[in-house]
Amino acid sequence: MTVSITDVARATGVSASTVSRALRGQPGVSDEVRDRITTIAARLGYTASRSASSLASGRTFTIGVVVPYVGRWFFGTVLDAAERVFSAAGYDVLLYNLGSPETRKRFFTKMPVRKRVDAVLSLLIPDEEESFALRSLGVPLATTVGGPRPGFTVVGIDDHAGTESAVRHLVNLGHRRIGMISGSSGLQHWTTPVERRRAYLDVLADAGIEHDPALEADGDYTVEGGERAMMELLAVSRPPTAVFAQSDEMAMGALRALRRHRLKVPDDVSVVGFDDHELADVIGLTTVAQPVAGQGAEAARLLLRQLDEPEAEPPRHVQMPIRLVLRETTAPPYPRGPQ
Amino acid sequence: MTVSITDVARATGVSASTVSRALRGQPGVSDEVRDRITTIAARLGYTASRSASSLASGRTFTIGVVVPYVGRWFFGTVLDAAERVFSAAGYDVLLYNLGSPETRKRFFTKMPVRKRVDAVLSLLIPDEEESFALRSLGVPLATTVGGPRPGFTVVGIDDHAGTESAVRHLVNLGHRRIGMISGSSGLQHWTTPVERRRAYLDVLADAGIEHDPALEADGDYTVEGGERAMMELLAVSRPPTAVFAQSDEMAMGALRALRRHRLKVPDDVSVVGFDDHELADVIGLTTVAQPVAGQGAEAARLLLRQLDEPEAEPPRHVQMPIRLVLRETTAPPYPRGPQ
DNA sequence: CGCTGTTGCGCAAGCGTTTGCGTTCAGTTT
DNA sequence: AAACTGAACGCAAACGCTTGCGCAACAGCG
Repeated sequence: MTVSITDVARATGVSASTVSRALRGQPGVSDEVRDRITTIAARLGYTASRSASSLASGRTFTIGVVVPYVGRWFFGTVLDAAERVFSAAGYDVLLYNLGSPETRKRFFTKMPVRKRVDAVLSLLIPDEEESFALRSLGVPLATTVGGPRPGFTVVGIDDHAGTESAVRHLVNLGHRRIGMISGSSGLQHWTTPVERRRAYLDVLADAGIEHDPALEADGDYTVEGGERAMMELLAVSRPPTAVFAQSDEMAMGALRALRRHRLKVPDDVSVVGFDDHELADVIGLTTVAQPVAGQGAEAARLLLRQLDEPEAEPPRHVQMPIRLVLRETTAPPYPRGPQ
Repeated sequence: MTVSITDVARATGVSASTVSRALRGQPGVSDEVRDRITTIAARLGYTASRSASSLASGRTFTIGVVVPYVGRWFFGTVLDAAERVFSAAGYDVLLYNLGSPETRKRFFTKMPVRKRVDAVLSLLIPDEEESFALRSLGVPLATTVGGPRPGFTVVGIDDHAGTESAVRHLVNLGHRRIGMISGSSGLQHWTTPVERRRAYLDVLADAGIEHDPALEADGDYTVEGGERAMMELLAVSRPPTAVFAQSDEMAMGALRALRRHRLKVPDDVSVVGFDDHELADVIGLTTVAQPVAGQGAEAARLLLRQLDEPEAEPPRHVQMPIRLVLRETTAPPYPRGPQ
């Protein structure tokens, strides 16, 4: 049926071991024999069985990538970049899309990647328990999005500084009632929302603005959630004149809500997002830009380096640059007369 | 180091074969022994080595998914849905992200999925040559996006009808100069752009409108491409009053170009897209909606069914429903006086 | 009480590679 | 010419699981 290494060996008149060595570029094979083997293998359409070779060698040449919601722009983009790096290095990618809490839990208890991968890249920082499970695999680990975590190479951004620049921008424009649409996403351990909230509070305090809990709403990191959150914020007695959304998608949802309420942006309400989504430019959304693909590629590269030099390369924490991109959704508060 | 099936066997006091049968729910094991094995296996944290079991059984419980650009909303969403179906059925997903023509070519010549997967789902219809390569794998195949193809289960939409509804809508509004932003994407064989162009021409002919080649531009299925294409269309002597873009992303690029030119939408130019992108609603884009996640899930289900009943389930072609969604980017042409 | 069936389990032969070690042999050194 | 290299290659034992087959043990039957 399918052609095996012994078929190639027989056709060439050598042993299977020589074929194996020849095809993997190992020494101990003369150039002439190697050439013969290569051409014959190609003619027969031979591909080594990954199952067999990983069983024998212990290496799988496969990397597990754990991602919440491949469908979301952020993660899709990170994954895209990481995959390119992996496949260019000859690694295959096993994708685990952990959309719901149940699938997430099932993944970390059953650990289907055990003995299947040489390394794991998690596109969202795992919590303590999950980290423990991953470390038990005994393979190099990396993660994007989140703070430092022992045993992991993590590449992320300075969430505090990013948020700071966004909220401070609103303050500088003269806003005093500044709302925030956050995203807990049901994952308590995730540091990003926490860190961004802290920065939000810090800037307010720094500017001498009293914090009003009614100006915080949860947008679940989705467009719909952002829309709902904005509705909530508009329903409070003194609605905000500006809103900081922890992601562009939520900011876009907020824009939709505002449009439905016949409110002008930025005249009536200013909005600033986070991420610099591909379409933020189309919409004219002011936002905090972060290198999304860049983080995926960098994490992948660091992971590969650990794979190459297991000892020499310790896990580390790298932070990528961010910058505030000013567009058309922010302006000074509209002078509505004395309030 | 890692715990193997013989460790479990020894700890339970049975043979490895019994452990294997017990854990996979096969008959020939008493309930009492099965329970003992299950608990002991759990206690030891045993997971069967996929390499070993696929080598022995010939099944990999892995499905290869070939996708151009995971980062793009459409494919990301299809992939998300398909992955859920596969993982729920106990299959792992090997992801092949074929961004550039080179990686695409390399994939189809080297065929890294050979002997690695039980089935292949291609999120973009492969061309003749690629189809041949895939068929040589001897596993069930499915694809989304594209016309029927022998040997493949394909789920798609009626591109002709969808485009027809979009362009006819513009005609009915009174437009006579209707441009089109298409996307060749460098893949000549791909039927979608061809089919949509044919429908575009058909509607024009049907409405007695003469076709002007200057009103067609290529947008490469990206936002930037759409923007460039719109620029081109605005540069012709008598620019269009309405534009049909073959994807929402290109439509959004067109909107950006129009905004830069200080042209009002829909007052000066009407725009209609295709896909019903997650953010089309936010932007208020009129578009042809298609079930994106639905196609991924359906293709995945059909593929699994073929896997279960290799003979009984022949490849087939299913078409999913489409509908025109009217929003705020289309209106009758602005009466600009006699032209 | 022997006979046939059934159930529960172990034996051992694979599955297709990789890899340590042994062998051959041509070429180099004393 | 003998001894000694090293390069090139083959042998065979893993790697960890699956599965056909065989063999007990036991139940049910006449």
